[in-house]
Amino acid sequence: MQSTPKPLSRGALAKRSGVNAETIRYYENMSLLPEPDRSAGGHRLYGEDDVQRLCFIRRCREMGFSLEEIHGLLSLVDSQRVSCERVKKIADEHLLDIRTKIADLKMMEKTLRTLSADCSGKDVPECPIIESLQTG
Amino acid sequence: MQSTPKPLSRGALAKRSGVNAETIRYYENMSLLPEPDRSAGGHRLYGEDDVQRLCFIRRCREMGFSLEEIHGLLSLVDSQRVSCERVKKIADEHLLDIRTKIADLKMMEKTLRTLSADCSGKDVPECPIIESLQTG
DNA sequence: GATAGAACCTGTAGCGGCTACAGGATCAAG
DNA sequence: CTTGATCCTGTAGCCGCTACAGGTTCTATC
Repeated sequence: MQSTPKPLSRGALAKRSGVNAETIRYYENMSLLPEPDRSAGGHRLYGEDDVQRLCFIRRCREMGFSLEEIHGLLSLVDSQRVSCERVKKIADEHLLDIRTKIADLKMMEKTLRTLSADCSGKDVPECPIIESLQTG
Repeated sequence: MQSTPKPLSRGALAKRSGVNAETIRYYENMSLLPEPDRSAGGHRLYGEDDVQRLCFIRRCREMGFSLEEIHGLLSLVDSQRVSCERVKKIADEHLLDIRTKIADLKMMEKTLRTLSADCSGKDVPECPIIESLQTG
């Protein structure tokens, strides 16, 4: 019961999934995508399941998951043993990462905002931003 | 009127500035640091001004400035024409970058938090996180 | 002054996550 | 059948380091 409606080229898959065509090849090398069938001339032929898989990857990337984390998630999916437990673990660890990054950036923002507020922005040779960064 | 108190080795400069010794060499290649004097045997010899410069770079990095941005700031410092105007411009542009990144991360955080809340985390084969990422 | 071992020297390769090129083959439309 | 778009492969580049190899120099101890 193979579903072979009309195979997609790499470019077509790129459009359907919203993932750059070069990136698709890269993901294949990184073992995130299975090796696809090929045409007689060697061109890659994809199906609907590839569209879904790439969309999954893209959305994970949009959430900031690393390729390694995505690899872990896909392994669970592929194994047919998707356990909420493990998925939630990966997701929650990543959530902590994100929150740490937000906290770091907020620190930077605050420091820089303060520095910038002290700076007149006029064409004068004494700049409190530079001085503050040089001292201490 | 050269000030030559006691030159620092690269390792000593690393400790003083809080910048990794290999990174110091890298910064030199990237033209953020001037080429230092050398000992008879070819070892780099640094002074106090190098400590200050490296601390400046480190603090800029801690604020998330790119090496290119730091290059721009250092050029202003080196030119003896530190204009508040230009410094503030670089700083404020970077501030916008940071705020954009924070906004992006907050979006991710919210989405992932919602997903994770929907997930029981139990050892069951149906996971709303996976399903949500696969659909749409 | 000899010697050990730490620190240094150079150039280069690797990380992640792509992106872009060169130089060629194949495909789809007209 | 021809054109030109797309595809193929492998490789190099981006950023900001970090780490290694294989060698030299410095410094501390005896």
